[in-house]
Amino acid sequence: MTAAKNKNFITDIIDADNQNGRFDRRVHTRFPPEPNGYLHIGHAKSICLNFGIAEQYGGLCNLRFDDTNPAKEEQEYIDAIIEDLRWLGYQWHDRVYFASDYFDELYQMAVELIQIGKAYVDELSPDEIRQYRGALSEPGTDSPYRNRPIAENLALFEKMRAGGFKEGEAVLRAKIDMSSGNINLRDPVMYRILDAPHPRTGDKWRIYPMYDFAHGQSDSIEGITHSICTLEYEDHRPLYDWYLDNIEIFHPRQIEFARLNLSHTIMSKRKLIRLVQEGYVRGWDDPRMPTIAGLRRRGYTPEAIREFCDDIGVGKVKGVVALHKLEFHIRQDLNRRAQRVMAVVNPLKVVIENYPDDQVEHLDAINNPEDESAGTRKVPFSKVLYIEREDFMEDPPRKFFRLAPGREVRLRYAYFITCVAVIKDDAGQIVELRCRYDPATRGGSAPDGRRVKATLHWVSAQHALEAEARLYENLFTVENPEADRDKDFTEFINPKSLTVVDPIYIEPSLRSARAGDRFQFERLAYFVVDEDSTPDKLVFNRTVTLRDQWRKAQKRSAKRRKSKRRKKSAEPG
RNA sequence: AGGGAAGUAGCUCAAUUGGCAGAGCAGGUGCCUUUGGAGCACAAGGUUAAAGGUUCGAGUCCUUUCUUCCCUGCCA
Repeated sequence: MTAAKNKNFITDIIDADNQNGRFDRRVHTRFPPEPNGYLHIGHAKSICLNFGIAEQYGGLCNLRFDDTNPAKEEQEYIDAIIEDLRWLGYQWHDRVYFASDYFDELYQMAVELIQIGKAYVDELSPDEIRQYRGALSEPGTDSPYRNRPIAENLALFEKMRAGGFKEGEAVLRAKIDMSSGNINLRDPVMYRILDAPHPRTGDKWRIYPMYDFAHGQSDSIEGITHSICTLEYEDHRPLYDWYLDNIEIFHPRQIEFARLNLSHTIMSKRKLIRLVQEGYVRGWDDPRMPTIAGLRRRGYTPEAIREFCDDIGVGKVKGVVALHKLEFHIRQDLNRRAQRVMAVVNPLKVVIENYPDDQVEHLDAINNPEDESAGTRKVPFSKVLYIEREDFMEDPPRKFFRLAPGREVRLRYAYFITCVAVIKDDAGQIVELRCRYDPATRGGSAPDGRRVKATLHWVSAQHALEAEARLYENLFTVENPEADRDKDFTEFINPKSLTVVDPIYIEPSLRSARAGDRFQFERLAYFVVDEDSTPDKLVFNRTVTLRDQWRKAQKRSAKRRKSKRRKKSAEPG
């Protein structure tokens, strides 16, 4: 539901292609995940791009699993990827394909290249192949097997297919140029032998095409016009083109863009899988993970993710997007749609001394000030309440407007109260506040027009439900956990990335909440009901905190104090 | 000269293809507020990596230089 049409260097290229009729004004893209892990927010950028462009031009976008390496790929990932794509809101109808669908055709294409003398079976060992490849600034040398007769190559390739070689004993290579400055063109491997059962083709094949040999031809078979991939494939484009030109089939255009990097997290599938396998997180859908499944469980909405992808745009500059940006979009989305509710995470008992002991009032509360149609609900009020411990200070600094001894504040939707006494335990800990309320302020405003500077959220102690809250912070403490070459990224995992608070106290209207329901706990944060919830006890994941000017101001003044001190100590004398 | 690519505000991107360098986010200052949320207003932020050239006019075209990133898997 993205309103404005996105314009970027890729749409410029497509516009030009449409103008000169290169693809008969057709636009057909594809999203080609390898099923070797879960989709993450970086994939979301590619998904939004590919599906978005197809939508924008009235074209199509295929889903194609790039399943050419059975050693790493699993059905579990295929299922998870489909679920995540659906959840993001994209459709491909019946156009879900697998590179493995084309193994027969690919094999034929390879045979064709052998027949025109452009491919050969090499029996060098993997190690030897590496040595023969040369170095970045030095040409490689031809394999001794490079100039075998066509008939021999044909027979050997058939022998590879039939299982006459073991893994590593032979590969099929394209005969291009061992002295090319582009290493991808130094006789790249087209087929290798893999003794792993394939999730889809079972044990039909013992040889599998390499990415480069499979991808362009798969694009071609599907009639893809614009094959959009990430920057690291720029060097592969000449090879992409070479295969298509030499096999002489329909030739899509490969376009490369900069993948997403997000601060305070990692995007490498190899590293994400380590977080899961080594138990740093609870699974691929742990709410701290940058995976789509993790973000979903964290309470993110598909809309927010799509808005985020639109916002960051697409270019060829490698950069790092601040995590703040993602948070901005989920706040913006949830602000519009999340139901407001009151919950106390860190309780402080408040007794309203002049409130009748057994009285209960059901007060009207607005469900969403941003959306009148969300209506109102009733919230019970009684003599004994919980407020947030942080909302009281015995000796408040300037600009702390909340409750303090002798000060009057408003309880949201309820009454003005004034703190008359502070009760402490033997250790000096504040355990209870005694307050008095003004009955004339019912609903939250004073008939005499007097004002208070703060409004507090609260729950009635006898009516409150207990729940568990999982408070999340950044998974990593540093902007780029991969930057330090001497340290493993796991050393930068934030020890406070998950804090469990149990119990928290929530208003009784939440009794009917179900897994996936999103709420704003007023003045605190957005939360979503986790699937770990039971009928007896709800579990909430904190999606993102509300912006907090007070905390920001505190941080700012702390910083100022620090720099002032530094300045002072730097002065001589 | 190994090949490829990128440099515009703190960050992510624009700039009608040669015509007054803009937006969102972040940061700043106010206003408003029954969420210190949301909202509103204002200000600030730039030698367009650098130098030279073409031109009435250059972020855009040409030349040179600098910086950063990617590439030596039988991974994708």
